[in-house]
Amino acid sequence: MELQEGKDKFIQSWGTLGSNWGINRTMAQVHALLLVSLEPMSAEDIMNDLKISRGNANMNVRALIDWGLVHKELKQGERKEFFVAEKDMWTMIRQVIVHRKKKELEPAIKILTEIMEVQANSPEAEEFLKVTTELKMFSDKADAALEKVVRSKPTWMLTFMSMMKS
Amino acid sequence: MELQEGKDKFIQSWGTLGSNWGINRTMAQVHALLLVSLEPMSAEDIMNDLKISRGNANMNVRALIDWGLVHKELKQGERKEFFVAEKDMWTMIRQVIVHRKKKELEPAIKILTEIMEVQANSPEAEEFLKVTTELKMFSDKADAALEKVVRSKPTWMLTFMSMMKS
DNA sequence: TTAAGATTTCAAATGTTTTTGAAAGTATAA
DNA sequence: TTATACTTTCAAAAACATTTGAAATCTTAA
Repeated sequence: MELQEGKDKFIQSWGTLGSNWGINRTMAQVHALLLVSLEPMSAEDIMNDLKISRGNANMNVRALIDWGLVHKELKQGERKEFFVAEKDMWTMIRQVIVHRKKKELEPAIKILTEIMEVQANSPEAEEFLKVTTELKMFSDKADAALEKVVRSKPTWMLTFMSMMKS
Repeated sequence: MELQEGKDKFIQSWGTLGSNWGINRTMAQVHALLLVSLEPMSAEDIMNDLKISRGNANMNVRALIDWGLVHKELKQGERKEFFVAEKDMWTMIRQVIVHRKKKELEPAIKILTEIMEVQANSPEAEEFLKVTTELKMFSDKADAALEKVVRSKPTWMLTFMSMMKS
């Protein structure tokens, strides 16, 4: 496979995968583009490569910066801003986990905590509390596990996997 | 908090959370409704409770059955079908993991495998391969870890957590 | 069979999210 | 300061996803 073909495929596919990940298609494509680019890219470059509008490019680059997946970079004597993707995969994956945890897990835990205020004064209420309590327990465990993963060093993942083998 | 208030809050919130989870709002609400219902419910019941159309109810119940989160149940002498949610939380969570893994992780691994065919015949190609190889490695590890979780017994989660503490 | 009860389908309507591009805003060089 | 290069905003348009409800289909009892 040619390099250019591989890059294009990566960018396109990452966009499609992005939507399955609850991430805007274009945001994922911009990310992929920056990931495989050796040089920092300007908004202009991104617009041209992906054939998207200025507003769209700007929006998604800012979202990526917000996620901590992309950084601004200034070039000597150049007035425009250039963008670079975080290339360390462990850092990148960690940022994604933090964001998804915040968006998907934490609000669920908050709601479950609230509704567990229901009084267990009937068999029906007990059944309801059983469901919510169990859900809460699993959510808390998942939250703690992800927190641990996020706080860990890059090499920890390997240690972790050998533990899982048992 | 009153039981009914708690139930309503659960159903509404589960719907909202569902969208953050890439799950259709109504599908999540139907699931929540069945989770907190003591009795099996008919399509009619679901329509009335959630104030949704017949077609919508039917579609989402079928999607839930497809995910393995809901089962059909027949009642003696009744012609209509009734539906019941899987109440065992471990089984439920396992089904969700299986589905999301299939939708989010496996396609990514497939694409990464394909584009790693690129020949490492230039510094640029090498950089590209470095990114994709690392991504693939992490994806494989995540896949293996989830597979392990899914195959494990309910109690395993607890063992798992104590391992994580270290 | 047939009729009634129940489920499924699907085209059109509605609702939501993303994208565009022109206008407004900002920063820098001269 | 002023002109210019660049970035950001945002309302309208386009694309995409969900919901409706009536018609088609399936199923069962008689």
